[in-house]
Amino acid sequence: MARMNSQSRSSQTRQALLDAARQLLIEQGYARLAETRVCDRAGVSRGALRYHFPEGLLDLLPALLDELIDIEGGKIDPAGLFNPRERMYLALYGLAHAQGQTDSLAVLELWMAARGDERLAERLNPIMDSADRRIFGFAPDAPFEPDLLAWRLMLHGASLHVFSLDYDRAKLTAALQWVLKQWPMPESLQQKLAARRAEATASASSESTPNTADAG
Amino acid sequence: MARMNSQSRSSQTRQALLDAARQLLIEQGYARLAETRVCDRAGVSRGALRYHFPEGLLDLLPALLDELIDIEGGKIDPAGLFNPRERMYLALYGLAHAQGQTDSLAVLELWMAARGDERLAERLNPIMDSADRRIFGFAPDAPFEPDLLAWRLMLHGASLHVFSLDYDRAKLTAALQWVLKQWPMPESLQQKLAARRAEATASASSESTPNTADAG
DNA sequence: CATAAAAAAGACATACATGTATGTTTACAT
DNA sequence: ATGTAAACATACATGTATGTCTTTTTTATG
Repeated sequence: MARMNSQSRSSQTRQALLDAARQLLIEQGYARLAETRVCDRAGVSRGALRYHFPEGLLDLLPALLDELIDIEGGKIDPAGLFNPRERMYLALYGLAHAQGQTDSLAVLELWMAARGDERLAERLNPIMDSADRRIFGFAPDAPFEPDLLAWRLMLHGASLHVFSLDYDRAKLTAALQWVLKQWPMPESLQQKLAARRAEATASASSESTPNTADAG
Repeated sequence: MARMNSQSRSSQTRQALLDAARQLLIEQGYARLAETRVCDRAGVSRGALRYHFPEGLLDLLPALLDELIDIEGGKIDPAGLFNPRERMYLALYGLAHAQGQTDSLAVLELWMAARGDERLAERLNPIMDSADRRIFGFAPDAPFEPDLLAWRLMLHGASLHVFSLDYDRAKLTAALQWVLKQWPMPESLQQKLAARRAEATASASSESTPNTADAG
């Protein structure tokens, strides 16, 4: 391995461990997740894992969940421009058209793992609780709105379906487009996107546009 | 334990093992499912488990999945009166109003378990493949219909949500009612239910009506 | 009642994951 | 260059789950 200073090398192995855990969680599920396997995949020893995460998976998995939530939030609305209802629509639209939303399965695995392990639940649940706020921008005290929950259910069902035996990308897209047709885009989102489009055509060389800006 | 003939006693322990596995699967997840735990819960020895299921969980879990699918199908349409689209509606309606659809989580656990264990997958996947036909009456060669997949996604999402940290029965019902309002009941189902209601009032003491007959 | 088969229980070895301690290398300051 | 601490590797003991075999109990049959 190339020479490098201690800090970047350290954070690199830490990240390799997190990546390995994420991959294994998606490929094989929590039941087969073990420190030894994570280390093998990451190409480091258990000593390294225990150095970065003293209590093993009990320390690693919360860190992973935290990272996954950040990633999910960043995919939907990296610039933080949209409100929860708009983000819901964008997420479902993204699922219909973008490739591989595999990370959501890792989150599901962690959620199910927590049900069987109290100590793990103590550490994961607080992070889980923050997910809705961090991914969709829900305020903690926001009033309940049935349609938002319905969207969330559809989103979860669709995320799950990606891993089903009879998964067919085209069919999922068709089903989600049917849904999107039934449940029209929030008006506020139409306006925001129209404004962005106008802005984009005005200055044709805009630097950064959200990856979902072409929705609709 | 009371004296009884060999057959019923045997099938009783077998069933006790299946029940224990199902409970543990729902309560703690596949990761913590072990022969010893199943035996403890069932109140029998590992010898008994291995007598009924020679290869342990590898034999037990397919039998359990088979049972779960039968149960799910029986809940939705015990008499086999409805077509797939109608059953979808009834299932979602049932989820909105009935209590505890916990078995679907057990199926999910098995599905995720199969991803990490090839030998288990070999045995579970063929049964999984039969689920849509046995639960919803889908013909194997039925043409793809986007709205049916959409319903299925919603159903899965809602089933999953029952176990989320912030689960609130009233809120789920409200969300599903919003959905049902957006996606109206199939006409054929309206007619069938109207017919059954007329029949029921004609002979007030009808013996057996499907538990979903009051939908709508 | 005797006997055989079925049903259930128990015992032991093996494999694997984790907890934990200790050894080794690398980077950095002096 | 040399000591020091961070970063990483290795080794061993323990707990737990499984595979497999043997023994005991229960049930059925003559």
